[in-house]
Amino acid sequence: MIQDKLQKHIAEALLALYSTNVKQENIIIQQTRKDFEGDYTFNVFPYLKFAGEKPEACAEKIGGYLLKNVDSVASFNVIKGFLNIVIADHFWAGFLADHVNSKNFGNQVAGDGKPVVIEFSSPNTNKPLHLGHVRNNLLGWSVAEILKFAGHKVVKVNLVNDRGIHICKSMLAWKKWFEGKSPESENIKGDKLVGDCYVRFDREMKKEVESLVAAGKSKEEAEKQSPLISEARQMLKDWENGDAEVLRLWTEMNGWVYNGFDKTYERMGIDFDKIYYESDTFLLGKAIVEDGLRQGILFKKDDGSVWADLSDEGLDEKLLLRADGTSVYITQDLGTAQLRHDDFDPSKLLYVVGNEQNYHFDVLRIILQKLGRKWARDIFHISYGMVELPEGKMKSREGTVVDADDLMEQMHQTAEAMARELGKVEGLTDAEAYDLFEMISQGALKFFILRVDPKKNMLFNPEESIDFNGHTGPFIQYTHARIQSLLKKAAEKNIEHTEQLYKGEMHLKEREIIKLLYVYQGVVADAAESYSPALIANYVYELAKEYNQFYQEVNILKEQNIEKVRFRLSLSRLTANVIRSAMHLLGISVPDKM
RNA sequence: GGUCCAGUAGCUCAGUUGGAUAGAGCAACAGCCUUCUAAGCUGUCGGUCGCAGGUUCGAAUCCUGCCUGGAUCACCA
Repeated sequence: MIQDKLQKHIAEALLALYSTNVKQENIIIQQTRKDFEGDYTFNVFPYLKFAGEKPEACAEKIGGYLLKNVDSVASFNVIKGFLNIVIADHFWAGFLADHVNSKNFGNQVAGDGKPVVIEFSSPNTNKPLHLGHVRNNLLGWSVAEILKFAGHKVVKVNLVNDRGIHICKSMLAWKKWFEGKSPESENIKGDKLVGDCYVRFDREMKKEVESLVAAGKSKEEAEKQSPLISEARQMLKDWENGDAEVLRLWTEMNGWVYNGFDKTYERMGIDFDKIYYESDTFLLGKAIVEDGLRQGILFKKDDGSVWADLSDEGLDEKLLLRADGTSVYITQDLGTAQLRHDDFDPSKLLYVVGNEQNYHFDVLRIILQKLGRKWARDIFHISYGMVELPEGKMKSREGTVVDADDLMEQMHQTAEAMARELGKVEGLTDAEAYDLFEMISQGALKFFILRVDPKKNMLFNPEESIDFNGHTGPFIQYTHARIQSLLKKAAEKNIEHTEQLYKGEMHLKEREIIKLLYVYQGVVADAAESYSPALIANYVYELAKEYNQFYQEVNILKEQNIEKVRFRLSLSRLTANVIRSAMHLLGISVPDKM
């Protein structure tokens, strides 16, 4: 990279001019602000004590040194202590020429060959996917793609929470109020039907509790004594004891849910390499805990329950096994982490899970470390914020959730209405038109979600539907379509892009665009390191915006100088490639026409 | 109460390891289609970067205190 080169020579300059030894990597090079002339800026303020000179003089000297010794430096200017360095046009033109035809520009090889295992989605089988899950799924998918692009092997896993009291509630409700009904008979998605059962259970239970409270019980008592809850608990016991009838219903209802989830995943473009089921793994952690107990790392209380003492780490004591010997959530996670380690020998274990579980993952890592699992340090929790509605957090029980399928369908319809109004469907078959609406609505949704910093909470207002203009996915898709159309037109006129080095003068915007293309690889690397698709999203938006401004300002094909036209076609082509590549990392496809 | 995270334009969000005059989009207003796609472009309007101190050549960014919002501290998952 050119920045490294500048760092190296500035370090040399400091040594030559002021006998000051500064490590190359400590030299700070920043992008020059747009309002000043130059590409990169070096700030001399930190070095003035060594130089013993005024900032301007010091910057002038270093600038002079660079101009003499680095051939890609064309000129420089000094404003106060800021040394603005202008990189020669031929450097940027050379970069462009080198990469116009490279496939997968920016792809890297990294890592030690061991896979990165990333868990995401991990739904419960008692309700359909909502907007919160959408954020999880898109994040997980995108981070996986970014890691692949950055050169890692990646295994995407999903741990389905398919057992427990919640699914028993749905099953019980089905038996009581939905008997005989199926997704086919009701003509709805299976996950929706099961979700309806769950909601019904909750409603009926509330009624019971209310009448118990009216009869003079406290709310806590009422909730514990509700006959419905007791029945559900009994059902869970029956499930654990392998009751054939309960297992049959459980299998059937989960099957409905999986069919429904599959459709949602497919529409979102999400898939997994391996699916774990909690019903297979929920007993796994017990052996690890019992082993820790034997080694004296864990301890047993008088009632027989098993605990980890985390007070050394500033945390509390944590329960690992109940007095009756059954396991809790964290026990299972201990087990699944071990399983994943045994299955894949990963270099990293990533978990895409909401930030309400930050504490849980701290505890998980610490306990595994206490138990002597060295690989516990490779566990990383990709923590993301909630999607909030204007009135606050989404609550399934209060019906304030934004259903994933409904949202996607609604956006599809908006995209269709808009496209028709703009006359974008001319000459398209129905199937092509459908695909276009789908691409655009998915692009809008995905970009909307992925462009915000994962760790922050974000707001979704259902009243104001997600935009298709401005800082959006469709804007970037549109830019790509524009370029494709331009390239096609050029080909019709027999004008091709070129790998030849362009020697003519460059437009200011052209330099800006090439500079953006130049840093693409670095952006992906940063995104891979911080697990943040938002970096990619905001980068590709900036690129598209810059290109659009250029496009509007300059008529590329009408230009008289044919070399300049070729150069601009190269620029357009590489821009389109990078847009396509970056959008792919976000799980967004780009149409050639829209 | 303890711990963690967040607070930037009316709204939704960017803001690189501390750097120059804090940026986009939406909304509002005014322009631009006989020219490669107007889902676009140009311009106007919009800021006490939660508040108060501190660190330094320089702070939205780092430190301390406070305010506000959220999460969490379950024998729920």
